[in-house]
Amino acid sequence: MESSTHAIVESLTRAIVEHRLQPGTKLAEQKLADHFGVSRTLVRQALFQLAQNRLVTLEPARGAFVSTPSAEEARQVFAVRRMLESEMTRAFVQSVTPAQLKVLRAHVNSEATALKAHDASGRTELLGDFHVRIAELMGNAVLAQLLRDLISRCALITLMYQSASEAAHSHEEHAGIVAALAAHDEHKAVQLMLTHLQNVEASLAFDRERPANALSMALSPF
Amino acid sequence: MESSTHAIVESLTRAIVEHRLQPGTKLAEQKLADHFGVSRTLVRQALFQLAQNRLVTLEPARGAFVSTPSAEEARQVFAVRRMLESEMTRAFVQSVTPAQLKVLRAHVNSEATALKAHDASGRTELLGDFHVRIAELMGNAVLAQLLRDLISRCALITLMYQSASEAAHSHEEHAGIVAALAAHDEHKAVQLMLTHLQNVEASLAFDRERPANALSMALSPF
DNA sequence: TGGACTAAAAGTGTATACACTTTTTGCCAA
DNA sequence: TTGGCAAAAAGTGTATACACTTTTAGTCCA
Repeated sequence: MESSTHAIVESLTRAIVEHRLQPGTKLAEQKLADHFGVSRTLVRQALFQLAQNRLVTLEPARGAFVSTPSAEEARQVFAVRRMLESEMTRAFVQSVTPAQLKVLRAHVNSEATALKAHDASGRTELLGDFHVRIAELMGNAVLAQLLRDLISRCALITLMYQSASEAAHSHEEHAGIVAALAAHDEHKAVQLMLTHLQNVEASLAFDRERPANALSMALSPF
Repeated sequence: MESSTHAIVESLTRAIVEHRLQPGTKLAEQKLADHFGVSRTLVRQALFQLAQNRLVTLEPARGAFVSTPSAEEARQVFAVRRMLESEMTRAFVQSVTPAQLKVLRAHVNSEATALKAHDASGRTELLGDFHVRIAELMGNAVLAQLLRDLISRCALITLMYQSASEAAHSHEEHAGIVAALAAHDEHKAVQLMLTHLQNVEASLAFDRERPANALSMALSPF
């Protein structure tokens, strides 16, 4: 499509995933239009697209709100990820090349850097990208896009409630998965991926409180 | 969202999946707007949504066209389906109840009816729905929606090139899967699901020619 | 005939207008 | 003070207007 809408989608996606916009926040069309310097038309397109990614929920005649996914939905998303990613790992370990391992090791290193820098939003994104990276390395764009959607979808849950120590834990598990892949140990790689996803899901705490945040404040750095 | 847009999406989806609108067909906004008796605004929303389902492709400043997915994309979609559905079957066989088996048997029966009636579009839809039905019975709405998208996405390929005899074959394989589920035979159920998906993929022929079709003709029964 | 240039037609992309719905505000009465 | 009603304000949903791009049609010239 045209780039204006896409830029708005990107900006809002980042703001939502990085929790500058809290779940439940009203996204008024005119305010967003003023902020981005465009008409409501483009904002509506962007909100419509975000609604299909489940990052935003549209309520008829009431407007758009940052989604507040339920614990049940999170459970379902993780169930799907376990199905998909265990088999993805199984297929990948059969065909993995040294060059691909190099890419993954580099990624895990950049995770470490973000962790050391206490860069919450960066680490959040990188930890999710690890899984997408594998799909990309398999040359399956459909799979990669699917994982991207699933991960950004549970980012509203996962990353909101994931502490720094839990993030470090995830990072170590990623390293372990890469090691098992390098050893071509199918069983171990699949098992580590499964327990990793279970750990991430188990570490979620759905009952925390979060302060509200003004719309212009949340978007202002962009 | 509001129902007008949804109705347009539904109508176009059916027309595309049932091949009343051939891949590559231009979907001019004003013509669609006239046909549905609405403004271009709603048509654009619908096309935008269809583009995210990959049923329609948007080319900047040139308009919307019915997608013509590549053989490579089909291969990737089927790879994802095999990953997802083998594990779905594995999980389902553990917990399947007599009531759920009854639902699946009823579904397989309705497939038989559609096959006997030589109802191409009906059988097409039912054969895809079998897989969605399992996801729904598992109580995982996320999984069900994902499968729905994947299946409607390869409908452009699968169903376009699937003959009546191949459809009958699929139907028999569905019956076999249900039997293995009823026997709680995990290995067999998973294996049958995998070979079923491989058979469907293998039966595709990507090199046939199709006649063009007028827009108003394709949509007129709606 | 055929190729290229040009003008008209058609079509898309974005902004704006307006009807209708929801939310807020203010006021009055209990 | 509080509850509720009414008017005003704000906001969404759809249609329309207009600028700009692509496509088409036509014309001229080789």
